[in-house]
Amino acid sequence: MEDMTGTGTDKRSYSISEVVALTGLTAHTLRWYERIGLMPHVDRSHTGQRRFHDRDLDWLAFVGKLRLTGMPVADMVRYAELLREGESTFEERQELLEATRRDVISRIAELHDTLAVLDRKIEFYAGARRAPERHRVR
Amino acid sequence: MEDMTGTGTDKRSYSISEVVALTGLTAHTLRWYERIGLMPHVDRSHTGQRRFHDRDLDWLAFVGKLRLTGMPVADMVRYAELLREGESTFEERQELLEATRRDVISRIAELHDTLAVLDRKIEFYAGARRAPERHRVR
DNA sequence: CGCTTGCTTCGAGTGCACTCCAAGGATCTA
DNA sequence: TAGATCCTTGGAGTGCACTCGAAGCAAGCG
Repeated sequence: MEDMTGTGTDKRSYSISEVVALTGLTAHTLRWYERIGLMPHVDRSHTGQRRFHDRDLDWLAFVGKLRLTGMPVADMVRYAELLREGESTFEERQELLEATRRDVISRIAELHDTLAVLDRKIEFYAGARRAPERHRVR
Repeated sequence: MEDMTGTGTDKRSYSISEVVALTGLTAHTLRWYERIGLMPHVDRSHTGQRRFHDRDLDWLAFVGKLRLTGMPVADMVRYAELLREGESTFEERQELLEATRRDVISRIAELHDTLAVLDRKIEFYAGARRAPERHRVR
């Protein structure tokens, strides 16, 4: 079932600059993510250089999604910690994801609301320009 | 010549503390909004105290919506400026709102995407806990 | 009358998420 | 082998949007 290892493109490893190219993040940000514990674990070469793998790219993609929801980095770090702690944290992880899910749903609702407001105003301007007489709006 | 596109509740004016209570913003923030030009105009009493009206509350509610979309304050200030400049800016205002509308729509799409990812992971955890055998995920 | 609220200026502090720098070391390329 | 390029670290700096504080005075209310 759900596994998300190897979706076709797998490569032994990626240097930090390759990951920069692939994700759009900066090398600084990638190192910072690791420093604050936002990366579950990053391999190193025998000379100490970071060797990212596909699972790291998957994780980074997931983090990118979470970032879009406005989730604070600290919460993502918490999730990464749970991951490092192993299977005993399945329940807590699931709860965290479900709470996030609820947040996302309410953000979507807020945005739909905003969209309605925007549409009303846009319609006002469109109308005012079709018939430039009296109008008042803010 | 009553202006106030009255939607029922109109009151002559509101003190800053009343607006604090009504909007949830702080007095500091309200004064700061005015200072940076984010309020189209705020009346003053003969003694110089701020007198907010319903149109100000409407504006503040609109700003609140825009804030939810992640629009930078500078852009909202721009819109407020256009408002102060009068009818000649109708076209530009409409464009600005339409650009914002497009942003909101793409943010909604991103969030739907994120929701799908979240749902897949939540389903994984639910499944893993129903049948606690092999599993692997990030 | 005295307390609360409000006004001003304006500068400093906060929290977040990066973003960049300096110093020095390793690796790749012609 | 030289030089360019990329890597490491810790720490400092940036930008945004507030958020607060202080000083000192005016106004409102009960």
